[in-house]
Amino acid sequence: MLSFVEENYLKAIYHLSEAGKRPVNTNALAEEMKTAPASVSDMIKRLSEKRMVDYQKYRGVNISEKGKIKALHVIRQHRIWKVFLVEKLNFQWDQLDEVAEQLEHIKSPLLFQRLDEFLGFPKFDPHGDPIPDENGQLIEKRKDPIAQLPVGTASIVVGVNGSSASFLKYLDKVGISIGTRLQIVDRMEFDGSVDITIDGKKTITISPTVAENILLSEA
Amino acid sequence: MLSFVEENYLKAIYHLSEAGKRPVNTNALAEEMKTAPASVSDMIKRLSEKRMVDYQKYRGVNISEKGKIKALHVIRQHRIWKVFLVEKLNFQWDQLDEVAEQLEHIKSPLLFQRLDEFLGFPKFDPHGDPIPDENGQLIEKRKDPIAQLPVGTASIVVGVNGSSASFLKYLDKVGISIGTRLQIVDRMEFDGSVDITIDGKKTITISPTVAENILLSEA
DNA sequence: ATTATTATTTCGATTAATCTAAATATTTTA
DNA sequence: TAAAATATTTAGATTAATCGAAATAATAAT
Repeated sequence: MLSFVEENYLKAIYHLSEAGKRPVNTNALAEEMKTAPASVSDMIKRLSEKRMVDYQKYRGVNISEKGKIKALHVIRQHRIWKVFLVEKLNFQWDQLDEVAEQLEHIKSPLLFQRLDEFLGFPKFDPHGDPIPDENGQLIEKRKDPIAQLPVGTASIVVGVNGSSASFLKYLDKVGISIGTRLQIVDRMEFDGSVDITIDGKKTITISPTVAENILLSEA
Repeated sequence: MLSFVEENYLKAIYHLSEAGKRPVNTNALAEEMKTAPASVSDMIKRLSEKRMVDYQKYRGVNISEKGKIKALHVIRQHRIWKVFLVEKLNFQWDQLDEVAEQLEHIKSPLLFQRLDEFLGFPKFDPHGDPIPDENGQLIEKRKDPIAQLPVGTASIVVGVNGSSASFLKYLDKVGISIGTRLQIVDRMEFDGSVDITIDGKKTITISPTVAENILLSEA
């Protein structure tokens, strides 16, 4: 059984290694964990003894298969709680992580099974990130431009194509950013302009070009 | 800020002292906490330095006002979670405590505010125990016999009058125990017999005597 | 290819929580 | 009330997690 702290290290290693693609170095991990490099060395040694990571002195650390499964477990629980906090308790985006980081470490398979069911087996969290299944399988987040989604779709902005300053400025002006919840309410046949409702509040019309460049997750 | 362990000690001291009425001795606390008496001595010293308890060597420990408020806070959170687990996630009675004992230590006033609201500001937990308010005020649980409650009442069994073996055997047979949820569906005028539904499943008729001796909480 | 810089690890200490065994205090009992 | 029994505390160790400072390895620069 891993401690809270060990679980947090694994999560950080998983993220910093981009799901295990590259080794993680001590200083980066120390910064992520807001701790001293000396502490990281100690902890890595411990995680290595538990076969959660592969480690060679001075060579950085790689997450093991076992460690990856554990990390994805914690990530699953983190994201399920986020769905709960937003959908049931009306939390704002910026209040989420502090609480979810505590809740993610609760040990009870039954709780997560039931919570998952209560929430209708969500596949994505409120930020559009995919929720790994019980076996640690991660469905890659599909990103679809608004232009290709049907009227009625309600989803989360997970990215944009391109990054011209003027486009980002426009998005900022109308109040769209990563994580914003949009609903597609209408599409004009003659030119492909789209009416969207932003965060359930105001409705605006966007041009076909804009609709091509805002990506929603299939939530 | 208190640690999980300190919070658990305070809760145990609160309970064993019957809400602060009598001092708690080291061995009792050690048994409750499933730990060695020596560990209890150490911890009490620490809690005493933090002014959470009043302590004189060999004289047992008394919870302080400050400690009582903290303990009631944890108890509040424990009971709110229990309501959630039963009402929203359909937990059974025996699965409750293990999970609630983890959840009760989450630090987030906002979470509990919202959760309380989400659950409709419950005043009692699924066992019929009262939920202290944010200030640690505890409404004493009122125990009313079925015979004195109106038809339509749905509540929790919190106790019984007397304890004759045959009565308890009868209760066991029909499936009633502390914590059972009952609904009063009808009352015969001519003799005061009562029809009750047990745990929302089966409906039985009980005699006026039985109705006089099963106590429900006013939930 | 040395030297300088940066990254990492080791060493020795600290704090919280725990334990066993030994010492000490309190209570009970004869 | 003195001895026996019980309860409690102290002393000394242990484990997890942490740190600063010193030592060592790896990398970059001249």
